[in-house]
Amino acid sequence: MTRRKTIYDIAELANASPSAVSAVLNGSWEKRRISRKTAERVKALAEAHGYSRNIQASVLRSARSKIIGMIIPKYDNRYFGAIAERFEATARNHGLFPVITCAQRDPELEAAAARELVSYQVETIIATGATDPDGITDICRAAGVRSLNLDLPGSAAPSIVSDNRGGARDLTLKLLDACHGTAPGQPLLFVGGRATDHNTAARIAGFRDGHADRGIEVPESNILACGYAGAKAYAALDAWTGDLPRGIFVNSTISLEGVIRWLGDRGALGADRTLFGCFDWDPFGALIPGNVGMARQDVNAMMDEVFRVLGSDQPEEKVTLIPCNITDAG
Amino acid sequence: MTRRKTIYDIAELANASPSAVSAVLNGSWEKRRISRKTAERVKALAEAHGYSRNIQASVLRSARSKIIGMIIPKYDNRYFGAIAERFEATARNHGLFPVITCAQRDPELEAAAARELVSYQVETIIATGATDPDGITDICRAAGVRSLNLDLPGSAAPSIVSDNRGGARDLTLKLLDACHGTAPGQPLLFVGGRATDHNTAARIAGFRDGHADRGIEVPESNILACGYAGAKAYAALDAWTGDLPRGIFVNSTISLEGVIRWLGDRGALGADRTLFGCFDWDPFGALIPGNVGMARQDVNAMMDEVFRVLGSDQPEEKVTLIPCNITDAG
DNA sequence: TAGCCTTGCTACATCGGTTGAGCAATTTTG
DNA sequence: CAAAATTGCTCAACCGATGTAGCAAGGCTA
Repeated sequence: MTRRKTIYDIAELANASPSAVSAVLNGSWEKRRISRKTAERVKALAEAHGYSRNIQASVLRSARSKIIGMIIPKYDNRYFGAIAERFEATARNHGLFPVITCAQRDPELEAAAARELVSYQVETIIATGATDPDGITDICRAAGVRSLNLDLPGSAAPSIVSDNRGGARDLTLKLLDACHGTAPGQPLLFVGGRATDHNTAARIAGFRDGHADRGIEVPESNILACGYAGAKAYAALDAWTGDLPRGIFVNSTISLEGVIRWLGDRGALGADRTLFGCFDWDPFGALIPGNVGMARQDVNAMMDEVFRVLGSDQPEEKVTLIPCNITDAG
Repeated sequence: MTRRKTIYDIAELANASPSAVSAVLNGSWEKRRISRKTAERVKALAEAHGYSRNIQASVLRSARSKIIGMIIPKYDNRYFGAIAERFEATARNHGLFPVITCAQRDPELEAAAARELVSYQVETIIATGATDPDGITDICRAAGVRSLNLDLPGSAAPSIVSDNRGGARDLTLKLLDACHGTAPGQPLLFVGGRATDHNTAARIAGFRDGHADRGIEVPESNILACGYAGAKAYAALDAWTGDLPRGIFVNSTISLEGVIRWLGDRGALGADRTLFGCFDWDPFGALIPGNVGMARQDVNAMMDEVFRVLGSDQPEEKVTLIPCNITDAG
């Protein structure tokens, strides 16, 4: 294996100086008054010899890395998958190099990931669904790195978050209306999440809003904020002492797995049995009988907003809400 | 914003030389005979002043980047999500810095991604599900970067691939046995994928193997390799002129979406109607009525094998098959 | 024909760590 | 007690690209 070609190698081949080669290959040659003839010669040689710029060296010198990092909890659902994919594409469109790292919802891993990204000279970190967004912001601030929260808000950096409350209200209304024929005036069951989580709290508020809109009282016991895991949702439903409700509002796709399993085990799965809606979208979740609709977060709009805020000169540390789309069943 | 702290700053604070600081902070201080006392003093100061190593500088000098890149097609299903997540975790366990980039199944983007990773001085590239694995290998080879194919084999680098044929055979047998009661001796329908794709071809072979095991003839017309998209599967089933089969072997979760939709539209969804199995696992796909099982690719085993091959001295350019797990319904 | 401008380059310091060579002070050995 | 070995550091070159300062050659002006 021969050594990698550098600008010095190309300079020698082209009978030019390394500075000239550098200027040609980074596009600043016209500004630096290198003749078109020389530029063409250098480019051709670089191409022919498979030259590839050493970005580490370039970044070291120029102090502009153009690397943008994202910390994400998991890749195990469509929402985060879509965020990762859209983030990459949008970052590239902005001439940046995206690096995504997965922190498993663990605040220690989040901090470690942030520090690691800082070491790699990222210019910006997007903390997505972070357990401790302000901790990440602190690390960034100490290193002079911009930061921004996505999906879950923090208090120390601009935050871009779905309108969980509004989306939950819309989904609640849709579900209440679907249940109206068979169970008029009956409140829905809310399943999944932790009531102390920002997003769950907002969705519970929206859930209540929707019921209020229809003049339906929601007993506290109808809110089963039992955690996210499918097994926890299953257990919470098992422990539920009331009648099997006609409609269930599920707080996340991960909880939905447990809900479906539970309904299936009781033979209650089907459009004529228990209806459900779910916050977050999944293509198969949408196809399960009894599904009335899903609150699909608008990832494209969120990401556009992220880059709009990054482009603005002095972003405020405020929370921007992005409306959700309510999908139809099937 | 103050400038970032460097080893020179810490050296001044600690009354030591930059070399000593460097040695302390990169762990080579014992080898370089720096006293424990000095080491401790330097570490404390670095910690106190929020020092963070500039990896670009470090890599530039030492020529070992410890960066490992992965090119992946999409993040839109559980399989690739699991691969991304497991890859990150395993790479970190090996002391490497993982960078994943998504190439949208586009050979041009794949090549661009490979070149970009090379510029970032990656030491290795894992080409996952690549449209043109050998193209990526060529780019890597020219730059002295190791490469390895995952999920789809190439001819120029070691490849680690699921045992698609064996998994398809096992799933076929499971599905045939489940259908045996109501439709004995009847062949299944195969839906989705492109017959020219390596993995689809292997799965069709396994599909035929399973039928042969049970002594069932498979007419060519039962193989609907119509493309992956849900809509294509839907259209292919619409164009199917035979009787509605009792069992369908679906080639991927993306095709499954169309199959479920089609069955639903015909009221054929349910354990007493058309049964199906699917290559690739999805938690909701598994919960859809009529699901008999899924061929779940063993991502952990694949990733272990990837790093085992990377650890071995001279990996051969051969294909390693990793068995799949057949999951139960629900 | 001297003085100035423009063109088209090159020289060199620099970014922040890393590392081989080397040196002074102390300790051990013969 | 001198020579050798060990300890605990420092010096300086280097990795590859960048960009400021500057220089030689030629053209243009006064």
